[in-house]
Amino acid sequence: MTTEAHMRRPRIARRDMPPPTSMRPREEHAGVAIGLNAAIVAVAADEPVVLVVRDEADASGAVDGLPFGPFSPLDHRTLEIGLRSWVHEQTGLDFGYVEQLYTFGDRGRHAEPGDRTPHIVSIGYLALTSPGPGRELQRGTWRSWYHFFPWEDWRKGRPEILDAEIVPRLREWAARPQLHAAPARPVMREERVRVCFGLDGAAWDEEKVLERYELLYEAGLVEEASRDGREAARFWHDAPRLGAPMRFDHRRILATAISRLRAKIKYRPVVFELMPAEFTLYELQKTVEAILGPHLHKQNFRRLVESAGLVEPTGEVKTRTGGRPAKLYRYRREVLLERPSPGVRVKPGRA
Amino acid sequence: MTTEAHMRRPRIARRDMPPPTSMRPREEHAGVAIGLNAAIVAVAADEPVVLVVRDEADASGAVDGLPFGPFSPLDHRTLEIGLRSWVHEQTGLDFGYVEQLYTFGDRGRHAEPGDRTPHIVSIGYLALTSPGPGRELQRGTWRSWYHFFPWEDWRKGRPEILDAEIVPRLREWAARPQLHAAPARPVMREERVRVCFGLDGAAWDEEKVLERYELLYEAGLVEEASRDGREAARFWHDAPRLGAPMRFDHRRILATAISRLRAKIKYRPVVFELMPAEFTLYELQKTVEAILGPHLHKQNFRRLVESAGLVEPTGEVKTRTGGRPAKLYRYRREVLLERPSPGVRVKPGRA
DNA sequence: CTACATATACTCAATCGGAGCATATGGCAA
DNA sequence: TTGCCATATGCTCCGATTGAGTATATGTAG
Repeated sequence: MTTEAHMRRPRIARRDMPPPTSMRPREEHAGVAIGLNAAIVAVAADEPVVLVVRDEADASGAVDGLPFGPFSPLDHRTLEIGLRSWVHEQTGLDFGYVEQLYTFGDRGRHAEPGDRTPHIVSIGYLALTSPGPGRELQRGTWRSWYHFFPWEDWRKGRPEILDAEIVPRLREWAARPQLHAAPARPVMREERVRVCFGLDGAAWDEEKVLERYELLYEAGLVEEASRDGREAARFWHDAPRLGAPMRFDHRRILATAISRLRAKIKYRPVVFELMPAEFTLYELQKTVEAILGPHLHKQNFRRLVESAGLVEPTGEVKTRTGGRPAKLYRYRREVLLERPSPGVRVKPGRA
Repeated sequence: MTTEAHMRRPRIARRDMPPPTSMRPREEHAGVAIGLNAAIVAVAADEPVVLVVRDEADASGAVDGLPFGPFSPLDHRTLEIGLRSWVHEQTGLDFGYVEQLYTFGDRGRHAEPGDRTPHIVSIGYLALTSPGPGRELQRGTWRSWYHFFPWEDWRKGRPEILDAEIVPRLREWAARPQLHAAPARPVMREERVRVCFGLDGAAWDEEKVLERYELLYEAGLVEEASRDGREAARFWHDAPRLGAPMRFDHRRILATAISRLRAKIKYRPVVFELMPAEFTLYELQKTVEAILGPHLHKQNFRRLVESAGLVEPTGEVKTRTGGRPAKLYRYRREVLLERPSPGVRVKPGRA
C-alpha cells in the first residue's frame, strides 16, 4: 500500500478554493506558537493541590503559573513527550497519568501586558500523581487549588465569598444593559448566572468549575480580565480579588482540569492515580471528597467501591486510626477489563 | 489593575532554566502549523452521515477527507471562528453546534506520501447539524460514517467483518513476539484486543470507537498505517481494506468524533441538534439509535425522554405514520436550567 | 368495515441508591 | 484492669429507577 501513493498533493477538488495553504511553508502562518501547559494535581493531607512555578521577574509581585513550554516538533515526537520534558525540566517531577484537556486559542487571553509575543495556542493537560518516594520537587510548589478558586471550596459548607462578593456583583452585571447586539440565541446572563452558581433553587454542580470561572472572567471580576484589558473589568472599583490570579491563561486551564477531574472520577478509576499503593477505604473516601466536596455517606461509599470491584483487600490492617483498625486495600486494575466504565459513581448530593 | 503590570516578561524563576522560549519569535518554532478539522455530523433517513470533501488531485484514486484548513490568528480571532470560516468556504455549510475534540500532534500521522510539509498539529472538532432549509451543500458529500467504520455498524447485529477479518488478524498480531522492550506497565496486547472488541465474554462498548481504530492502526490493519509507513503494516499481505481510508489523520478525528458523540448523547441534550424543530418520539428514538446502535426499548425510551423533561408536546400530531398518528414534540431548552446533566440516559444493552 | 400497523398507557419485578441502625475492635484514660 | 470512646464494618429498610412485558387507542389500506 505504501507504494500506491506517491506524488499526491493535498488539494481538495474545487476551482476557486484556496489550496490547502494549511500545509504550505511556514511563512504564511507567522506568529503561531504552541504552548504546552500542565495542571499537575495531587492530594496531600486531604487537600487537593496543584504544582505551580513562580514568575519572580517582576518586582510588582510574583504570580503563580503552571509548568509550561513550547512544543517543538523537532525535539519531541509527540505533544505529550514535549510536555513531560518541560515539566521535568522546570520542576524535576515525572508523573504517570496524563490526559489532554483542551486547546485554547483566543487572542488576547495569553499575553501579559507589555509583551509583544506572537499568537499563542495553548494546549492544557491534566496530570495526576501520588505522594511517595520519587516524587520530590526540585523547583515549584504544591498549592491548594482552592487558593485559586475559593468559591469552589464547599468543605465547610457554602463558601461565604459567594454571597458576600460574587453573587451580588454577578447579578448587577447580568442586569446591566448590554449595548451590543444580543447573540443569536439569547441565553440571558441571568440564566447563566443562575445555572452556573446554583441560585434560585438550582443545584450547585461541582463540575461547572470552568463555566463559573469563565463567567467571572466575562464579568470582569477576576484579575486576569483586567490584565487582558477586558472592558467589563473597568466597571468594578470596589471589587476584591477573587482568588489568586495566574499567569497567562493558566487559571482557565486549571479550571478545566478541575472540571474534568471532578467529572471523570465518577466513571473512570482515576482516583487511584492519586493514592499510594495501599490505603484504607476511608482514606480513599477522603481523597474523593477532597476532589468533589465532602458529602459522601461512608457506609454506602464502601459498598459502592467494594461491589464495583474497584479494590481488593491486601489482608493487612492499618492500626492507629483512632478506633478500630482499618483493612488495607489496593486498586484492582482488572476492573478495566471487566466493566465498561468503572469509577466512583457518587452522586453530588449536598450536605 | 491594567496599570499594575507593564514590563513583566514571562520568565520563571530559575537560574539554568530555559527562558520561556515558548513566547519567543517564531524562528525557533519552525515548521509548526495548526490545522483545523471538522467532523460535521447529521442524521439523514436514520443514517448517521459525515460531511466529506474529495481530494481528486491524484489519479490513483480519490480519497475522502474532512473539511479543514490552517489556523491563521491574523484572520480569525478564535480557533472556532477559523474553523467555521474554512468549512463555509469549502462546503458552503454553516453549522450550529460545535465542540472541540482533541489536538493531535504525532509526527508522521499527518503527512501524505511524497509530501514535504512542516509538522502539523491538527485540532479536531465535532459539529452537529440538522436537516432542513438553509443546509444545502455547495460542495462535498454526506457519507455514512459506517462507510469508514464498518465494524461499528451493529444495526443488523454483530457485523460480519469482525469475525471474518478483524478478530483473527488482531489475535495474530497480539500473539506476535514483540521485539522491542515492553512498556513499563505492560497492558498486554491480548487484553487490549479483548477489551476493545468485546471478546471472550467482555461486552462491546459502543463508545470505544477511537480505541478500536487506534488498535487497528497500530496493528497495521488500516490503510493509513501503511501510508504512514508503520512497520506493523508490512506484515500483512492478504489483508483486505478495512473501511474506507481518509486523508491525513482525518479518520482518527472522525473516530474521536463518533466516540464523543456516542458518549455525550447520554448526558447532554445534543441529539436535538440533529433533529428538526418538531418530531415524534419515535423519530427521536431512531436518531438516537442511528448513533448508538438499535437496541432501545420503545416504551421505556418514551418514559425516559418525557419524564426527564427533555421534550414537550406541540399539541399537533403527525399522521401517515403507518398506524396511529404520533404526537409531535419539541425540545425543551429549559432542561438545561433544571437538571445538571440532561441527556438520553440509555444503557448500551445488546439486542 | 375490518385487518393491520403503529402509538401510547399501564403493570410488575428486579435492582439501585440513600439513609440509618447495629456490631466489632483497637486505643486510652480512670 | 476495665470500661469508654472513636472509628471500622456489617446489615436492613424503603423509595426511586429501570428493564421488560401486556394491554389499549387510533389512524390507514384494502
